[in-house]
Amino acid sequence: MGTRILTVEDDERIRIAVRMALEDEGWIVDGAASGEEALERFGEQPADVVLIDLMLPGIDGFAVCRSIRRDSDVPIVMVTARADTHDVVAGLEAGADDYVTKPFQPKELSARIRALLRRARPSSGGSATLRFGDLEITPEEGLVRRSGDEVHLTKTEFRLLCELASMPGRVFSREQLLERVWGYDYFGDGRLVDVHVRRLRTKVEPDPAAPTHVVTVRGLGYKLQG
Amino acid sequence: MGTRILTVEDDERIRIAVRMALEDEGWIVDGAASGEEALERFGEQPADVVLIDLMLPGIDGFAVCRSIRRDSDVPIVMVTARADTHDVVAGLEAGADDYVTKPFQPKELSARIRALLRRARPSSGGSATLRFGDLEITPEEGLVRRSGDEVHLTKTEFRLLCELASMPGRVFSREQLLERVWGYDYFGDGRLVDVHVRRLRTKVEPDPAAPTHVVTVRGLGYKLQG
DNA sequence: CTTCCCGTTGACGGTTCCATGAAGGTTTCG
DNA sequence: CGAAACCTTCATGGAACCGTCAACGGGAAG
Repeated sequence: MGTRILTVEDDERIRIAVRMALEDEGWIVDGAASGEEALERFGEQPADVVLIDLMLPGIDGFAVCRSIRRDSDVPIVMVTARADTHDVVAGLEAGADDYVTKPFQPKELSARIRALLRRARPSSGGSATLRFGDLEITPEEGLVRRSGDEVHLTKTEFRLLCELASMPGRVFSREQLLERVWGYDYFGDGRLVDVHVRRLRTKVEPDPAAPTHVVTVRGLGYKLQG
Repeated sequence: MGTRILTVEDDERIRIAVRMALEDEGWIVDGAASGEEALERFGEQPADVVLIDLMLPGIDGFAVCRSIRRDSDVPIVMVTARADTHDVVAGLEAGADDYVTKPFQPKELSARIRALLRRARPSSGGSATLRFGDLEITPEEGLVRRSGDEVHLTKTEFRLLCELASMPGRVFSREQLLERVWGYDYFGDGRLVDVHVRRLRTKVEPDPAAPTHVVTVRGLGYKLQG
């Protein structure tokens, strides 16, 4: 659900400063120190916004921008010390959406990123529907289908299923599930997970007495098997 | 099919200079000398991009920006002498897409406008009539039919429906709807969305008690299903 | 076989969330 | 200037959901 931002910047001090400013906005920040690293990171997991410094070791910011723009519509902001009009124009022509010159105020950077996010196409990349046997999980629609039929899950049930589906086959202990679905600061009945697993099974499993998807591993916890 | 640009600027010399620079790019430029005139012009014939000076006689640039943004997704650029970070943030929060400070190079302004046009939604082209079951939505004329009969919707109701229809099946949270239908700077009662959804349902749904189109997803928001 | 442990099941109070009706304020139009 | 349409806020009732508890049952170890 969080907005992910990839910053490409070789100066570590600036990178850290930018990271802190952006994390204050509630965004998830990923950092790369070179153009090569940036392209690699972006290939693995596309971000929602990319910040690129022009002056980079190896391939420069223009090339990184063009390369990313070849594959994606992601909003791109150039962040650089070169304020020359010619550079600004070149950056924008290379596919960047905005061009900010150092030194810049973090507040202004955040505001410009917000403006870009506002206009960005909402569905650029995210919604892969997970699939397990006859189960289809669509996070964006808050919806699960079993062999085509829609199944209504509550918020907690849905998050529980998503958590299990994030690493299929892996066994999650009750503590892990409590921590990741309910929150780090939860203290309460240990049976809580069981109850929700039960409710989840009545909706997801053809025969709740003989679970085929949400399987219990005695003494350890639960797992989702594909 | 020329691109039309509306510039709002009270200083005639700058207005003429800007006009010449933009016409060099092959764009059609329309000028307004005050906020009132700008809103009037824009109401008559919407432009593809709007340039707004902050310092205007009468209503100021922020208000013009918000007013236009209430009705349209047109790209907006603030052009002003005030370079203070606070003003930049305020301008972007008011709904502007970019903020350029005087003195600026015409080349840079053109490049930024091109970047915005690149990303702008294909508003003029495309959208014929959307269809969901027995519902027909015609965004251009602001018209909705249910099984052939015209249904009169309020402006807000219509924008709400269009927003939901822009991504059928996807769940929109109340925050998202407030942001995209009402405005970026809206702070108020969260129940506001509920009320409009209700009124929308009484007009659009055969049986408002059992909605078939505008469906509520408890804990998440609303969605439109086909 | 017995016992203990752990997961399952059903039910219940408290809470959150949504629908509904109505009232007050604002804008629009005659 | 007045009326109508519309937007926004508030209060209330009800339904869905969550977390807890206690009893039940089945597997594992001795």
